[in-house]
Parts: sequence; C-alpha cells; structure tokens
Amino acid sequence: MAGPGWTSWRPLALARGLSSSALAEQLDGGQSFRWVEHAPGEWTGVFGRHVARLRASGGTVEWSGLAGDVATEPALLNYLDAAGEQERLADGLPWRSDPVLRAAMAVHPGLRILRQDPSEALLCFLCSSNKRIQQIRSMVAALSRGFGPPLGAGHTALPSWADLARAQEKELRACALGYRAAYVRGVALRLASSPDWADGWSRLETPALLERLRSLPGVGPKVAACVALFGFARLECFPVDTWIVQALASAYGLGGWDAARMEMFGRVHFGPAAGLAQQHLFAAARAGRLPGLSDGGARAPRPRSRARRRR
DNA sequence: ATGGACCCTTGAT
DNA sequence: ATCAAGGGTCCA
Repeated sequence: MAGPGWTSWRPLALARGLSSSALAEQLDGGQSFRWVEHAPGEWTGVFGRHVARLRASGGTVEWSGLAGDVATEPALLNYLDAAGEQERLADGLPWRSDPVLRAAMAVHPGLRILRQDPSEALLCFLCSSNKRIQQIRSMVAALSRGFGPPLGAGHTALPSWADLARAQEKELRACALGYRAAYVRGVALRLASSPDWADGWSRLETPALLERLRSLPGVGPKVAACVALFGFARLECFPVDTWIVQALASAYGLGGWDAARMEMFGRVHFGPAAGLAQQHLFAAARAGRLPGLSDGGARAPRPRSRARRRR
C-alpha cells in the first residue's frame, strides 16, 4: 500500500528557540535511539505510536507527520517540552558559579531532556549496556521491525512487552542483542501482563521508582537512572556512564571516585535538574569540549578503588 | 564489596 | 587477524 504520505512542513510552537545542533543532540545524543538523519539537518523518527520528521532553522523547529495521524503534533509538543517546563530548571542550575557547567551548556544552548514513553526508554536502555549509540539504534530498529506494529510509511513502533514476551530468546538474539536478549525477555515476562505498569510506577517517589526499576533484570543503577530521567521525566536523576565518569574525573577533579559516589555528587551539586546538567556534560564531553578531555584521547584513568563510601 | 564474564560489533593496530 | 572497548549488569 502506498501509505498516507507526509504532511507539509509546519512550524512547531516551542516556547524556546532550538538550534539545529541542539535539535540533533536531543534526537541523536544518547537520549533516544529512534531518530535517523535522512537528509542533512532533517530527522525522521518514531516516538510512541507516532512518526515524524523534524528540522530546525533560524531557531524554529519545523515538523511533518503522517497524513492520517492528527495526534502527532500534540505528541510532539509534549515530547519536546514545548511548554518550556525545563526552562526554569535550566536557569536554576549552578552555571553562574560553575564554569565547567557553563562551558558545557554553551555547547548546545537550549538542549533539553526528551519526554519519552516509559516503555520506550526502558527497552532502549536495556539494550544500551556496553554498546555505542549507533549499535543501540540498530538493535531497537531490528526489534521494531521484527516484533513491533507497523505505523505506515515503512515505520514500525517499538514492540510492546506482550509482543516481546511471545518472542524466544533466540529470536531476540537474532536482533544482535547478545546477552541483553535475556534482559529483554525477562522484563517482557514481568511486564507483559500489566500493560499499564508505568501509570502506577509514575506515582512513586523517585527513590522508590528507581528501586522498582532496579528490580527488573538487566536494570542496574545507570539504566534505572536513564529510564527515570528520560521515561518518567525525573529531572533530578543523574545517570553516571563512562563519559560522565571521565568528565567528572577530569573537569571536576573526581578521579578515583566510583560511580555511586559520582551520582551522589551530581545530585547534590547540580540539584533538581541534575539530569539536565548531566546531558549537557555528556554532550560536551562527547564533543571534546570539556576542560581536561580534549588533551588527547578519551581514556579514563584507571579508577582506584581506595575511595570509601560514607553515609 | 571488588573482579570478571558476559554477546556482539566496530575501529584501531 | 587480533585487540580493545563500547551511555553496564550480574554473580562469585
């Protein structure tokens, strides 16, 4: 079937300007793994049950969607935080007193946290361990093609947990998931019978939510923080990955700290929008634009394990 | 509480 | 061809 085709490009009513580079960083900077740059500066992606195209020019974001889906625009507005709920949080970050953060935020001004579907964040970050962004994107694309419902124009939504529970681990491994196949299947078996799992979990306080997430197979502290941040809009969460470890070690003098201590540092130092600070630091570090990271190779010093936890 | 193994892909020697 | 490492987690 020919499919409904794309609507014409129209401006999206964002409360803030967004540069092309900040848009690219939001869509392809490790928050979501569902967007592809189909032409220079133009992105095609699937979020929830919607397909959209996005581009930015002169600070304005324009969008196009599948012609039968009138819900795409409101979904996009939510996804991109059009109302600007993160503006006040961003301004409240300690950039005035923290030159490292200030420099990081200057790399992609306007960069914000996407408001993703909880299941989408959970599935994608289950796949993320020991993988690069490009590889994660191909894994979730394979899962969608293999097990997800078609949306039109050749795109498919991510499979539901019930969809995934019907798949054998062998079939999941065929999507290049490796040992993550057992994680995905394990979570699918746990959640398949409660399609509205996220509604209940979203009412939990963040510490309880993190604990609940970590009870799922394959979800440790880092993935739990990512799911809470990107899937449940818990902006205070501070995922600590290898990039953040390096950034905090080199730019904040925290060499030798373990991830748990760094997470504590991040939440205390950056406050209620620590996750937003994390995303700026992550992006700046990957761009080689953090002090101490540009001087030859992104290689972390061997973590020393002398640092003791205290409480 | 620290050390490895884990599946698989990619990029660097 | 081999090696190392990748937005970690699990189990000794």
